[in-house]
Amino acid sequence: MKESIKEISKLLSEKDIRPSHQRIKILEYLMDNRIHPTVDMIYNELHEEIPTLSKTTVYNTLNLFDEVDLVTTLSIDDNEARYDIVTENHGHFICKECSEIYDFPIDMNSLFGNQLNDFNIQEKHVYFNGICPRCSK
Amino acid sequence: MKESIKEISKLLSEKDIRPSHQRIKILEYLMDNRIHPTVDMIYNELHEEIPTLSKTTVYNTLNLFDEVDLVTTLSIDDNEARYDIVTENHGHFICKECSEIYDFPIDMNSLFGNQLNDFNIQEKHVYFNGICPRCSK
DNA sequence: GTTCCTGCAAAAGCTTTGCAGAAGA
DNA sequence: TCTTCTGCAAAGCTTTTGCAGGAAC
Repeated sequence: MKESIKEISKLLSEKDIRPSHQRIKILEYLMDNRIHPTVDMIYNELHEEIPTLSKTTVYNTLNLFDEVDLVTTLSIDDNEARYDIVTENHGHFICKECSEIYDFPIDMNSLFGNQLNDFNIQEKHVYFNGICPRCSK
Repeated sequence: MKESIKEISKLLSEKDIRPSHQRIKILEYLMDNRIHPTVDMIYNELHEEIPTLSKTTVYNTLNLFDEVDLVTTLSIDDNEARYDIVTENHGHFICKECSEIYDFPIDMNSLFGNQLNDFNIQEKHVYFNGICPRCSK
C-alpha cells in the first residue's frame, strides 16, 4: 500500500511533527520496505536520493518516531536496533546465521502476563531465533 | 539453591570447559543472582573478590557459556546484553524507566510459530515493556 | 526574528581483537 | 613442553551529544 507524500505529511502533522523532506522520506521508506531495517539500511538507501542526508538525522528521526509510536524499536538483534512500522500482531524470527528477520502471525492478546497486575504494559514482543530455511541448506 | 564449587566445576567439565577460578566464580554468580545481570554488574561484583579480574574475561566467559547453552543472552535492553541462567519457561518484563527486569511465568510451548515449518527454532523469547510498579508511583 | 531542523565532528558506551605473559595439563 | 586462559591496550561499532548554519513559520 503505497502512500502519497500528502498522506505521509498528514500522518506526521497529526503527531505534531513538522513534515520535513527528510522525515517524509524516512517514513515513506519504512512504509514501503517492511523489512525491519537498521539505521544503516535506511541511510544507505536514502542517501542516494538525498545526498546531503546524515546518519544523525536518521537517528534523530527514528527516535522521534518511536516517541510518538509511529515505529516500534526492536531489540532483538545483538548488534543494532531494528525498526518496525507494522502494528498488527506478529512475532519475529531472527536467523542466527544471516540476521534476516521474518514475521509470523501470533495473537499477542492471548499472552497474559500473570503476576504483572500492577505493571503498566506498553508493548508485547515475541521473538524466536534459530536458523532460517535458506541458511539450513 | 546454592551450588558448591565442586558441583559448578563438574557442570563446566561436562561442557568441556576447563573450570578456572574465574569461570567458576562467574557461573556461581549467575546461579546465585538471578537478576539478568549485565557484564558490568558481574564485573563490579566479582572485581572485589578477584581484583585482577578483567572485563575481557567476563566477556570471553559469557560468550563461551552462551555457545554451550549454559546461559541465554537476552537482547531486550537497548544498551547492553543481559544474561539469564534460568531455563524454565518464563517471559521478561523490562521497565522503560529503570531498566529493571522482572520474570513472569508463561508457557512457551503453547507459542507456535505458524508459517515457520521449515525454520529451525532454537529459542523462544517473550518480552514486555512498560513501567514497573515502583516507577509508577 | 525566532524557533525548529539538519548534519558535521567529536564523544560516549558496549563489545571484540591482538598479543604477551601466566597458568595448567 | 605445549596448549589454554587471562588481562591489558587498542580498535571497532552503534548511538548520542554539541554546536553552527540553514530552513521554516
